[in-house]
Amino acid sequence: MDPKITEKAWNPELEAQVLKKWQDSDLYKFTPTDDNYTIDTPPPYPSGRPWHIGAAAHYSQIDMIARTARMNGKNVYFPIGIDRNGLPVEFYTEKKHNIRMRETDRGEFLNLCREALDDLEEEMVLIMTNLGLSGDLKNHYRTDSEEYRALTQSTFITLWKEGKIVLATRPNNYDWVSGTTIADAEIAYQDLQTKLVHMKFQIKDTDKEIIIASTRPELLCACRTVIVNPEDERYAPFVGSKVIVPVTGAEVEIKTHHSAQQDFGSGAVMVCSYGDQNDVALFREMGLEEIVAIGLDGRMTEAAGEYAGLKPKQAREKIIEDLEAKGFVEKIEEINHRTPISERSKIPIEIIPMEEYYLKQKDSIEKMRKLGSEITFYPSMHKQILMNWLDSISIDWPISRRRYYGTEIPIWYCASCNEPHVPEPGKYYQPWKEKCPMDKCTKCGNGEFTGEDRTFDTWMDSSVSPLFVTKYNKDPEFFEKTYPTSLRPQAKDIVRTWLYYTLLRCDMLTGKKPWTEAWIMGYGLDEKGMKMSKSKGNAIDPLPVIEKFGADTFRFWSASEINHGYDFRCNEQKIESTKKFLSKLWNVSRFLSSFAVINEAKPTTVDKWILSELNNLIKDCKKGYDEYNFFVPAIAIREFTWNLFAAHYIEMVKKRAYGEGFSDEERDAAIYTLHKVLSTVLKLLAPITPFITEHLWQTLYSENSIHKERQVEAEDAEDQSKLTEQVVQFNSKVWNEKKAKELSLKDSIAIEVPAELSEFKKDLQSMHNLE
RNA sequence: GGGCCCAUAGUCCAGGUCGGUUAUGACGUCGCCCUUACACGGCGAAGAUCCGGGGUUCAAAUCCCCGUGGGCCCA
Repeated sequence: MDPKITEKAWNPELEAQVLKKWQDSDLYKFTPTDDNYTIDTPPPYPSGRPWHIGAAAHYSQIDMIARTARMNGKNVYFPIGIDRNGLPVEFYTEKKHNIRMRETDRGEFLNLCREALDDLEEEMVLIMTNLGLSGDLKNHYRTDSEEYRALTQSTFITLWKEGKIVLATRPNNYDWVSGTTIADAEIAYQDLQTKLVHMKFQIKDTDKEIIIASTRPELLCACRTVIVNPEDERYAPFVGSKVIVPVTGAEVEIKTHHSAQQDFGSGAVMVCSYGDQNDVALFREMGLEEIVAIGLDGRMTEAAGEYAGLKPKQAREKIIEDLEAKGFVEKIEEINHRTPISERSKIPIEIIPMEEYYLKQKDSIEKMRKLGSEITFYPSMHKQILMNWLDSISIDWPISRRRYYGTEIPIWYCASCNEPHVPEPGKYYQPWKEKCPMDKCTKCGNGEFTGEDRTFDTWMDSSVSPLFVTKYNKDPEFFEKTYPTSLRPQAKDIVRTWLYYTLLRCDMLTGKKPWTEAWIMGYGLDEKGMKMSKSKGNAIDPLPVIEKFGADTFRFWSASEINHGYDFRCNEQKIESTKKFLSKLWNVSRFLSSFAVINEAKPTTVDKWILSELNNLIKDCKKGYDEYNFFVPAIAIREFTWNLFAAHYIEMVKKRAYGEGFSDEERDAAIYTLHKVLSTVLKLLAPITPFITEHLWQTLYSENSIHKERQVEAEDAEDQSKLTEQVVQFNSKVWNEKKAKELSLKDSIAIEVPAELSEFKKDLQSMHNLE
């Protein structure tokens, strides 16, 4: 029989044909039933080209989860969304058009952002399509759609009415470059070189001085107290005395506090509003009155006297000069200081008292801990990230942002008495340009309103993704069937943001946790193990890689190289070499395609041996698939297919399959076994490499899609793996001896088959042409 | 200062829970070989003081302790 497959190698161009077939047949259409498996897919953010290759790997693996679940008989709902709210697109647009957001008409600026997002989104959807994602790409949602933003706003209105939203003036992390408040979760730390200035503070009514070291001398004008450690004997006599602040001449009291470290600087610390988080805590604890030294423009305020109008860094330089000139400086050290910076704009943040909206979260921490403990994490070690975060939350969640491209906070203020009014939930509101839907102020009866012009933190949108995809407040029947969802897949760097905020918000709104499982993936690093980023220039564009080698190659690489939960390195050469395995699988299939499929036969001892190894493979794969760890099946399948099935079994039974020197019954047993093994391997591999397995399956075994098949189950068979080593060793011995004697592999040789392999003798003789 | 994770050939990775052969496999390198599926192949070779030190043990890559280096998080 002529082989059904003639091409000599797997050609990734075939993927396009397979893809078209899937699209035409609506293969992955979802209709909710009473038992569904819903994936709360992360909506990726199109922040600029290229899309991260690690992200492409991430989404490939999420697709493997969906396919694994389908083959386990689950009714899988795999929505796809694009996250489009937030700062990065604003920066991208400013740069692209060389404009400043605050100097551009708001409506016009939003349009430019939208256009940029459309372009970037298109490429992203193309990549996801070409990767073979089996999600609902045709109906992908956008977090900046009216529908989505209306949901975010309505959930806000609900929480507002329940009193969970508070307006408060609090010291806030402020990023003056972006002009916005940022949450603790958006702060990064960087070691920056800075001057530690040791200043002399005179103790009032004495000629004694105490030395205070600070990296922020420009905040002297906001100094309210000086603290020393209560156990620090050096300062014990001075506690309660007043000191005179250099330059300003203000008098402040020396107090004790345990947070003063005796071995840092001189052991005495000045407390100013606000140098760092500890200052914030001390002002609150000691009930000190704050002095606002830095304004929203990132410059020193009037309180700074002659330094007003300068940026903190300039003011620092100037005040150091003045301090030196007046003899207040004892010494200056250059130190590396761990500085809090804005994750987005990379500049040091300032802590400034501002009026912002907060979502109360501190009361919910215990509940979150409980819900967190009920969720199964894959891998389990990453649950710790959530728990650590819960331990360190110290303030409520600031949710208002002074930006443009985000969901508007739906509030109008009475123009007369300033009373805030929220509209009825259900619609999308833009208070900065729309008339207030209320006629009169509920408090004073006035009819004029001013719209709120701030937007939400983008996590306010992202944190309701499980509600959006399950049609919360929109289709009660659908919601009932699909919420809570089954699994949240995501990267480990946003556990404390996306995962935590989703848990918090969904519990507040529905009283149920949004999912029962969380699957956490590591970061994609470059070849040297550095985090990839556009600014470092080490980012790899996934699109050309996928075009060149094919999606299955990329997917198999991602499965076989990434041990689940750990960071992984991306190396194009490794991706390329992965393709060889697919060619191996292709050629095994090509060989088998010249034999008609036989559904029943009586396997020989040799056949039973490989079938028992196949059974072990099924068990190993199941272990990996059960934990959504594709590294395990990928490695096991490659090892089995290449180094056992192809290298030993196929070689052993080749003559038998051709019927040369064997009975028809023996021949049929070989052909039956060959097809049994290959068809099983294809199914085991289908979630990882959906294209090649589909093509081979349909060419060899069925008109139907392999992706409609159920995954194979292990049988209760005798384990014969102890024979494996002997087979491998014997074959190796023969090959070596032929080589040593400079014989061709076809030539005959006299080697005794060991007694343990007596039942393999006939196949081994025909394989090696043994005398 | 605290927490989590990691360290095995030029590179990536397995083994580690349960200590016991010659430490797994892949990529790359080198040599030989066209063999009725595959040269995108086959066979073979070289390449590892399993980060360092100490301990437990008849026996440690594996368990324990102390370091060192890296990544991430928090204060």
